[in-house]
Amino acid sequence: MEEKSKGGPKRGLWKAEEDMVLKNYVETHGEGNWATVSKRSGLKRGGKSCRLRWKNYLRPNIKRGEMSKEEEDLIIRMHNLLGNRWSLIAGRLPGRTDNEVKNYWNTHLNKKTCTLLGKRKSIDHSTTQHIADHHNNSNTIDQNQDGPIISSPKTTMEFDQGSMDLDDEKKMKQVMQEEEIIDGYTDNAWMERAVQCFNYDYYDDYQLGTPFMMRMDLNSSSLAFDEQPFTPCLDSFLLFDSFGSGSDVGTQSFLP
DNA sequence: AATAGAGGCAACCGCATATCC
DNA sequence: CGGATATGCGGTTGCCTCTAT
Repeated sequence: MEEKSKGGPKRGLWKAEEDMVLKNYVETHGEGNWATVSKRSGLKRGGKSCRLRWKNYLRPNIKRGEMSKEEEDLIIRMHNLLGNRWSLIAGRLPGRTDNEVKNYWNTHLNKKTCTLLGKRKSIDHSTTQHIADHHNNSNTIDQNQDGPIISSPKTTMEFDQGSMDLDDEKKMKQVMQEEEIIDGYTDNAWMERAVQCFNYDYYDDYQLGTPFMMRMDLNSSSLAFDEQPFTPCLDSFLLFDSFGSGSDVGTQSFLP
């Protein structure tokens, strides 16, 4: 990176002194107002550059060094679900930045997953679309003694009563009623709609070639998930229940 | 030892979105 | 409400380092 600073802001790699100035400045004045940071701190950098440097390298709790196996695994799964939504993926990895995740993907994982996938490089929604087309039904929601059941053209899903409270149930009902018809049934929209009420995340698994759900522990900085595959129903379907303690708490069953 | 090529990664760019006035 | 400005995000670039020849 050359430093073509003639008149404009300085560019290129950051020096230790610049880092120190920026760090001191932000610690004193707080984040934000990046456009004025250069003037007020004496740095000859643009606001964007300052923001990026702080965000990716200087702010507290940045984790450097090699990705753990768990982190790598999560990146792969999240990428399969979200695509190149690096900031979202990084949000699940404490101390990691979107830039780092992106670079790691591009340099390490992209090749790896391509190798694993062989021909199947992207999510194949054709199967679910086919099923949706075939059934062409709307979603329904019902209640039995064990808990509510959400029925879709693809699946019937039972939620154990113990796994959610009344608020969750209300919320789910409301959402599902509002979304009586999901647009075109593409991209597993129904499933995403359902799981969002329960703090589940929904993934396509690049290795199995199947979607699955994962319970995310939002309060934990760890990568807490516990994959216990249920019997797949429909060739493209597989759900994981992943309650950290007591994986038998939630039950899902599936009907074609 | 010198050089070329590949890989890794920090930083930049442009666009989208959010916020302010 | 609309324009201006700030911030966030993902794609891309290009420098640096490592490795093979």
